[in-house]
Amino acid sequence: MAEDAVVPAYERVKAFIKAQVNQGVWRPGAAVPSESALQQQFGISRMTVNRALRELVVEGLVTRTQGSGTVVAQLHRISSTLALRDIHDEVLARGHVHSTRLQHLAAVRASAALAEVFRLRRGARLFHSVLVHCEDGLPIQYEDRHVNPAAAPDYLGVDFALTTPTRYLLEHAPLTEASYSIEASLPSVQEAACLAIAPSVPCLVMTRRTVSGPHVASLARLVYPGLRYSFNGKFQL
Amino acid sequence: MAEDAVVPAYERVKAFIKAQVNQGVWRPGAAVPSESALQQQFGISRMTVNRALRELVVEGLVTRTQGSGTVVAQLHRISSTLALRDIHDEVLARGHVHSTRLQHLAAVRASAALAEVFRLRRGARLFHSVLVHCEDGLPIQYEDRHVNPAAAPDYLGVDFALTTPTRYLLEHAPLTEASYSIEASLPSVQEAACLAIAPSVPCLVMTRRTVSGPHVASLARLVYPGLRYSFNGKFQL
DNA sequence: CAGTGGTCTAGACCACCGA
DNA sequence: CGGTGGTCTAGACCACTGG
Repeated sequence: MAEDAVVPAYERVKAFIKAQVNQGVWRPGAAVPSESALQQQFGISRMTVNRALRELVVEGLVTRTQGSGTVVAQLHRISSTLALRDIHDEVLARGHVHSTRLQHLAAVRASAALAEVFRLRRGARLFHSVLVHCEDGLPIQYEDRHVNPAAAPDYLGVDFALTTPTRYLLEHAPLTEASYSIEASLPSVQEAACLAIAPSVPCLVMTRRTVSGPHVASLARLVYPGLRYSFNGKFQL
Repeated sequence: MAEDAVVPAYERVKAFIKAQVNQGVWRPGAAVPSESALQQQFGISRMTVNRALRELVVEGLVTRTQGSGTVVAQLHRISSTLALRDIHDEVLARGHVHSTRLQHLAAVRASAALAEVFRLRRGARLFHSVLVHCEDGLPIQYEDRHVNPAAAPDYLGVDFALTTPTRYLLEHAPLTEASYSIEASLPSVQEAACLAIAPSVPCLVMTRRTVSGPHVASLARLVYPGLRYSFNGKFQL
């Protein structure tokens, strides 16, 4: 099982520590040997040990305190990353074909609610797009999006047969912050029609707000038919 | 040559690169200066530059290819962590009162489907619990859970007025891996009744499988009324 | 081939912690 | 005080990429 020859030294140190923790030899709160101890044990330099331990901190396996030492972390903090991903890439990654139907694309005036989200005045100019994304021809996402012209002035001229709003915005309005909310709800009549589902079919609705530099760049309402789509993730040590 | 120790050199390099990206000077796909270039620019050693760039890879801001170079990452830059969190803590964190109703707690025999999930034989002994979690008296989660006796042999004796299954398992079966799936669907008749909602109300359903060491520890089906609960998150650089 | 990142060393000085 | 981690250096050899 050991191809040690090609495994970097810092990986060997990490593997050793992970094994002790996973096998319960070192329990949460237990002290991990000091850098100098590991340095001697493995016969490598301290910098290499240091790198291994720093990476384990990032992975959440240990915590370190200057002057005190390294201890095994309380393992209650398993988490997974939910990436902001372009649905085009997502569908391709599953080996399927992605296609888009553009339903609507125009400039609009901001309602009071939209103005507040975008931190603009009521009646300010916004772009509005509505698309339906299909995977192998089957609708999987209804995308209703408002865009701040200050972040993407040429949005109305984009050919959404060639790119997606998500991709275009990622490329033209460098993302600095985003927040989302995922709920379950019933689709509107129009959403149901576009997704080719009955209005009684529950849907996942993600509302996502993105910020680019000084501007609130975009507010999107993404509706997924509950039976055709799910968010999946994995946590791992 | 010791620097002004206030800000470590590698942090200065990271801040510089982040600034270029955030201000749009370097667009996604653009090349980042090589390690030796940055080494000269900052007057520091290559190892220090290397550390800065490696940390930026972990943060998802850049990607590196040996022999080719470092480029600003395309899309995956922003991601958020979806933590595996105890609902008791979650409700308390919102400043509300958490309470639990135990509906069912017993040993059962594994069906074929359950046996496969737990990597056990059909008919193997499992524990089964059903609880309803309330926030300020209002049901917000229906928790239907199967537990592997090998991971938590005393599960049937736990007083779920004092702790939650999630917390008990985190404390007694150190987590090594977990995977989840979030879908939208309608509740079963029993779930709707326990949650005090109509069977036509869409719900978020999270299915979560946890692994502890050699055992699949638990499989949980968590049903949230769509109108009373949402998953929220934030991405930030 | 020249340039890039991937890894590693054997030192060093410092700030911090606990006894 | 001695031991710990936090940081940094000035080299080094290697594997890989691209032209």
